[in-house]
Amino acid sequence: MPISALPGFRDFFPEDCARRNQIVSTWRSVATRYGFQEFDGPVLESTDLYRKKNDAGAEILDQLYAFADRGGREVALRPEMTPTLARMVAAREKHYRKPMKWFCVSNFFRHERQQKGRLREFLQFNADIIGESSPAADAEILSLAIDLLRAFGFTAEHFVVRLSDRAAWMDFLASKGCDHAASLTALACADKLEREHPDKLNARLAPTGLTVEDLRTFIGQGSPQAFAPVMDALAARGLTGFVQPDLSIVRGLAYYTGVVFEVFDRSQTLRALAGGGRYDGLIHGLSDGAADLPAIGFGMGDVVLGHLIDETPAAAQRLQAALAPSLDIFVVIADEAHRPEALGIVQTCRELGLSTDFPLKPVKTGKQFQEAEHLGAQHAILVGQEWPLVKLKHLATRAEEVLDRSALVQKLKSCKLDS
RNA sequence: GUGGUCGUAGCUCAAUGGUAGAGCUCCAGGUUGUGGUCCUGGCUGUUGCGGGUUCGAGUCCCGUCGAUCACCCCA
Repeated sequence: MPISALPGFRDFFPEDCARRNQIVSTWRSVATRYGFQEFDGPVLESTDLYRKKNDAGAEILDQLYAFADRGGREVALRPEMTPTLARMVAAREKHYRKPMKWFCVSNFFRHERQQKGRLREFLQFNADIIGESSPAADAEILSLAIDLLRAFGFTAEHFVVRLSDRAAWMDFLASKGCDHAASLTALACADKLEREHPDKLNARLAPTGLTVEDLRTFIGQGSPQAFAPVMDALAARGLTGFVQPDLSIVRGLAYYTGVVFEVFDRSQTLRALAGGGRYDGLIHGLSDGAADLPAIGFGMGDVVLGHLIDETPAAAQRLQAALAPSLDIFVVIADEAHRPEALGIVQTCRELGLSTDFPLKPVKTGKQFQEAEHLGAQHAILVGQEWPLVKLKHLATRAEEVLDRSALVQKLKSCKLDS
């Protein structure tokens, strides 16, 4: 039996790699446009880094690729970026002016049963603003998430940001007399309102003194006062149409302290495209108090995004256009006697920064032109018996001109061949 | 971890329990130094793997591995 890739892990053949690179470069260019700086950390971390964060909920540890290395050290493949980010920030935050706007594009690993939109190894874009607690930072993060998706060709018809606020929830729950533990239980139930039977949820809610009806009433009030500053900032950017206040979003994690949000496709057929929120106490907790900075961030994975691109013609076409094969020059060797000179031309083209290809073995001229077409070449340079003259042909118009070597080089240099 | 569905050529898929096929891709040709189309020819299968029923299994049964969808969960 031949060995194939492990379940949930992917091979990236050239066409897959091109697609992935295009997604990554779109992420990078938008984040850079927003003034974010890229960082990265190690793929392998001490297992303790994840234990520390999750003393409350231990399921995460079950999904860790964790093992002992050769020295007996407990290590794990990173399942997310936030602990690494917190570690790095705590180690050197005094070096950086605030707010720190950092992003990364990294691969992550989770040992889960794979299904649509969820693999065991995936790529995720993460962006965080550290050291700024104002709603302006919340709006900046939300805008980035929106513009990231717009850069792929999506519009308000295709996706929506559902915006909620943990602080509003905690205030509400406190007003109902819930202590911290009861609040977490209530939030967990709120997260499942759409999926589980009310009876079952009411049973879970019993210790909190609340009912499903109480939660629904709170959610039903719509947009609380707390959203106003963020919504105003989004309105000033013209992005209101992408955001919908929705208190039913609570997110599973315990550490969120303020704004939380998830991005969904409008047709609601996929799982969340992106999600995140404010976590003002996490860096303090993870660093044992070495640093204490407010932060807000989110992640966007490549898997669900890829599904939505495939299902959205406008985005699929845009991606496809970016992936069309392209080559500046194909050097046609019409006379094998001049192969050495042709190689010289190839080298010159490449040194000028032009993507250039040529046949590695003798091939009939017709086949060479066919090959040039398949490779998406813009121009062909034909080297043959008339050497030292060569022909430069623009393949789209079939226009040819005869040039000597210096005229050719001049032409390649000056106009970059944009005929 | 639980349940449903599905595994046939590199890819997409056919084949009533009775001799395993097509399209695409790929490769080679279509006489002189010029094109995506077109024409001709060619390669590829222990039908995921292992058992069983049967005169005979791609087809039916069991197991196993994998894929997929849902549940669980989603940092």
